[in-house]
Amino acid sequence: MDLAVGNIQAGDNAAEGAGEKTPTPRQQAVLDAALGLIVDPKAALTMSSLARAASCSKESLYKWFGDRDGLLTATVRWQAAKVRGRPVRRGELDGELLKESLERFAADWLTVISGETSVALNRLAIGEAAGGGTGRNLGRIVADNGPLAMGRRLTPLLEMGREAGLLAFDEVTEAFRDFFGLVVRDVQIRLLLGDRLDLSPASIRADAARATRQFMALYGAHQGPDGPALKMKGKE
Amino acid sequence: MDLAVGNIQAGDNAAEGAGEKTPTPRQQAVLDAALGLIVDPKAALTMSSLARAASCSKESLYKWFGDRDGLLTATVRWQAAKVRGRPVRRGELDGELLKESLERFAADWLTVISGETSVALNRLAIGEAAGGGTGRNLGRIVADNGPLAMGRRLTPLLEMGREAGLLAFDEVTEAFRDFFGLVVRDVQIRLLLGDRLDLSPASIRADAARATRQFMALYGAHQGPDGPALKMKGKE
DNA sequence: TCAGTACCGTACCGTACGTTACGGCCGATG
DNA sequence: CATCGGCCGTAACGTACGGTACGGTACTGA
Repeated sequence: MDLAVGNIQAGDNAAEGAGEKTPTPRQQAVLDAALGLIVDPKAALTMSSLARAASCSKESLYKWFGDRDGLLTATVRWQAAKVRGRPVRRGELDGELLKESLERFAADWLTVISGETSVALNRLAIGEAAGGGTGRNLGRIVADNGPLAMGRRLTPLLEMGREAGLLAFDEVTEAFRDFFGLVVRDVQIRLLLGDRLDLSPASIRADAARATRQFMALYGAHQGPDGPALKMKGKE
Repeated sequence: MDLAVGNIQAGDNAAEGAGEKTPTPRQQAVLDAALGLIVDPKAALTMSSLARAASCSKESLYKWFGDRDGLLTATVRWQAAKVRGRPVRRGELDGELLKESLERFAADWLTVISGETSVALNRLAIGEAAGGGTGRNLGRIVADNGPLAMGRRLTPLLEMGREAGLLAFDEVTEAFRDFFGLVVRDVQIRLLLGDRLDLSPASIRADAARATRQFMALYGAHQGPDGPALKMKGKE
């Protein structure tokens, strides 16, 4: 949450597909109040409770966001806009920098998914994905800003590592998904199911280092006399 | 779903902590109808809809299950009782059998979590875990029959592998969690978020083989002249 | 035959919530 | 100063749902 907070304020954001306008400051305050209600375990996000919490009228909520689904969509988008990370700078890439970058990715990701905001938002999107016919954009938006966003951010680094002869893989997508699994393991599903799981900064650092070490053991291009530890080509 | 269906019918099940009686056949039919409603994307599980679908009265639902939460709990328990797997038989364990057992575990698990029943039930439990004060047993029950059950089933096999000198690890829990991550990766969270993801039997088999191969590369006790590929002790 | 039991079908109640409508306040604009 | 648009606060409406009550039916056992 507190990592790489980069609010898009100047200019219009050309990204994000269909033209979605950035909310006004007043609307941003409302969306922050909505996030607070979503996160609070003993509070439910209803249009009335949000109007009360944000000191605005329900009429304004409907005018600004259309309906409840539009409000949820805008809230998810607003939160997603807050946690965007910076891309890796191209250029010199040696083994040490690659390892540090991977560890940083892993630690950042564990920090994000263990945050109460991320847990609450994923729960909301998953609950929304249960109903088939309703506005199921939520699940896609969260997925886009969840695992898929991590993939988009990590893929260039992995390919740079391959170009530099530090990594060996055929499909960058598969390499990323393995890294994802080594980092997340059962943490996210257990958090979503309500399991108490203390993710202290120290344990996050240790987990990030472990995942990176394992990933390098699987995909590192060892320059030693023996080849890579794991051959990816050929089936069986 | 269709793997290792072992209905507990004879005698009372001494397991499962607080004494929970096995439902009568009529109640089992009702619980199956509840599962059908939970799975159906365009149907919601309400007491009325379940009474209609199961051709029973709401009064009977409340008499049998107490309240809505009891019904959900019983439904989750009922489904969990259906997918229990068999333990691995002790005795001779060589490298080939270990590999086959791991692959079987991985394939079984991918089959379970990609089943629509598992997805729907996990969604339900996650949605229920959002409200803090309500009967949050659901999340714990699903977790107990989800990752934790897989851990309980897999741990003995891993320790047998270590005793046989085939695996090398310090903490069996950590080894299991790594295996879990290699198997599940981002599949479960994407399925929960509504992502379409074709898990054909062929791809499941391939994924199970890949995860097992990677796990053995990380944790296998190589009998070659060089030591294990990954030292687990010592930090940094 | 008659009481008892278990169950179905349905009507009903209270509440929560999404959504709409209305009255009042305030700053801007002419 | 008058008017207008944006917004707040609140009341009101319709619906959905959890939970309860009641009448009707089939079966059992004395």
